[in-house]
Amino acid sequence: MCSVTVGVGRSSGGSAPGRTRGAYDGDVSEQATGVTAVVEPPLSRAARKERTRQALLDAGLRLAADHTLAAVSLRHIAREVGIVPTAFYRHFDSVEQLGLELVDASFASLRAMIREVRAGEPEVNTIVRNSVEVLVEHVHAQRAHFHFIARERFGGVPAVREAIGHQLQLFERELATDLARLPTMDTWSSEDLRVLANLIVHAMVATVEQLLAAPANRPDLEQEIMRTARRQLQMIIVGAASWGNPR
Amino acid sequence: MCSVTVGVGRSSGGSAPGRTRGAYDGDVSEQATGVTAVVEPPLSRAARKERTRQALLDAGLRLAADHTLAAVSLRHIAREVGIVPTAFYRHFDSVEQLGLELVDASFASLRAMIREVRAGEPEVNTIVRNSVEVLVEHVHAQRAHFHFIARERFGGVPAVREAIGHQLQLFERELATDLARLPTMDTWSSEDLRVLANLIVHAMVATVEQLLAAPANRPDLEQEIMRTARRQLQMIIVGAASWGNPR
DNA sequence: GAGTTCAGTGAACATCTGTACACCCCAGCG
DNA sequence: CGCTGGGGTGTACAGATGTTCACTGAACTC
Repeated sequence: MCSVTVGVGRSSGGSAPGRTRGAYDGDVSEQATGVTAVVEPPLSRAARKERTRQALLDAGLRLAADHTLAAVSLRHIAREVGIVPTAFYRHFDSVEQLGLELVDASFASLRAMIREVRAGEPEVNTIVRNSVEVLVEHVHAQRAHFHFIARERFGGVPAVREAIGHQLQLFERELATDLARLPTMDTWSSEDLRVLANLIVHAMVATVEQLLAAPANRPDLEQEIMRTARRQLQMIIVGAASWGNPR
Repeated sequence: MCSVTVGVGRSSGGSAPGRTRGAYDGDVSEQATGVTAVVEPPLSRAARKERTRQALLDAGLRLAADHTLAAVSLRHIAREVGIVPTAFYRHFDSVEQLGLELVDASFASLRAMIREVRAGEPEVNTIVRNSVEVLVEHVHAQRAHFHFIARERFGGVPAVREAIGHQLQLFERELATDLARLPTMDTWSSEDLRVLANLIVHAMVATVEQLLAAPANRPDLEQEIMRTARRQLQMIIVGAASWGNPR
């Protein structure tokens, strides 16, 4: 009987929590098969806990991509990470709570994105070009996060749904104040700014959803989606400008 | 032991399949409690089958509203309808197949809607006003269907997801040919028409989603959403027109 | 170096799931 | 009239699920 075995995460994160006894493979206990011991750097207890916690979040994100969070079981996540189901409770009260944390993480990467756009020069055509480019770039880099938000936005877990809705609303408001700073719109009513921001946000959401739906091995499709998104933004902005401010 | 008992659907549809023996209440068999026999009109076998089938579809739609279709079990649906789980297979191979049928049903009501809009006169302001009004009206009348589409559009059942995506694409194409018939757009390239139709469809989808998210007892919120939707449509159309046709 | 903390284990539970199987009984057919 | 097709029933099973409980042993604290 080996004394130290190391659970290995199924994929990407590769983060495996420290294991001390046997391997867990379902309720039926089995002897741990002989496992090549991997030497790990001695980590502090807190660090190891954080590592497992992250592994759980990663696993949740990965599994939610396949089945919807509502259909992902606590046991499934635990199995994926390589810990016993009951150990899950050391980190989260429920899958739902884990989901809420995923919402936060996902929107954090989104905020990073908007900051990047905001940093550019305030010329309309550049903004359009930049925005779409940055968006696509971030969808690539944070595909899982965007995917999670898109799916759970109307998914089966009410608390998660509401959290996402709230974040999107914040987003919309921020965009509205950004728009107010543009030269052509400084005289607009806040109402009109809100309406415009709402339209833009939803057009971008739709673009993200189309990007996510496009198979990864079709760069032509992606180019097409980008072109469409640019034109739509142009239509919206040009329209808003020439329509002026009728109230 | 009573000879004829009648299962009663839990809610709306009220459609109950004919029952001949005992009541089913889980795997543990129980004697059917004395039930007041409800006199039913003698239906043909085919009619009774259709009735049960409809009851299953209704139950599926209702349950999917609470939990996402992927999280709804065959047993749950059967229980809701008042039949034994195994009887489900007499009507559908799986919950997924039932879901695909729900997609068809939902889009049928959507098509009815678009037909109504198309019937109106082709004047821009009237179109905008009409479209939004008809949309809201139909969301009220077919709330469950719209809800189903919104949720399952990115839900956990791949086949259902794809079916919905396909239907939306058809929609977009139809809208594009409609737009081509408008006086201001008869010279547009089909590419631009497609882009514009895409934008409009997604704006409307977003509107529906906002309507569905709004609590039913807040008519003021609904009015606000309608106003926003109208303005957005105006912005889009005005923008498209004044932007002209740069390619 | 002794004592405490706590992330992880493993067994047990009640309950739920999809599906196979044999049966039953009535409408609808000849 | 009797036969039969098929919507319905019950039973059964193997597997999955959330949660409880008592436990262990290495990392921390003093």
